[in-house]
Amino acid sequence: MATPRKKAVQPTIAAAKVAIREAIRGIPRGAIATYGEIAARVGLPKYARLVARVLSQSGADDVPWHRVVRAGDRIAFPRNSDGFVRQRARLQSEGHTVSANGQIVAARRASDLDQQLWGNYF
DNA sequence: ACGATGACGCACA
DNA sequence: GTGTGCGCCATCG
Repeated sequence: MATPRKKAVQPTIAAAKVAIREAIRGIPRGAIATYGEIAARVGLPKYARLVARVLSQSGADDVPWHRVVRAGDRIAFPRNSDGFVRQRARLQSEGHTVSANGQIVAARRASDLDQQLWGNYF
């Protein structure tokens, strides 16, 4: 064969990053998703940290980063950080109720919305 | 190669 | 509810 030497499984992680970005981009306005949910969504349940890394690497307007929160529907940033304030403001502008500590009240999660759409819910 | 780090998650005290 | 420990994975010094 022309290429007896195979390349390593490098595309795996690269493809995962793309899939993660697409998943985040798929979060509708007014809804949120956790890091773990996004990871599970792309078939990598244990890659929550990779989701965080992708976000930090992606451009600000590349993906709706503010719709990605930590497990328990709370903002991942420290309270006094600039990111915290900005994310809280954006979430509130999208109709969410965010406590001062970053806890999102009665969050409309993308996963729930998805389940609600696909499941017969009349 | 190795230890430290990070926009994480979960169990437990 | 808070603090600590461990697992998990890619990246960095």
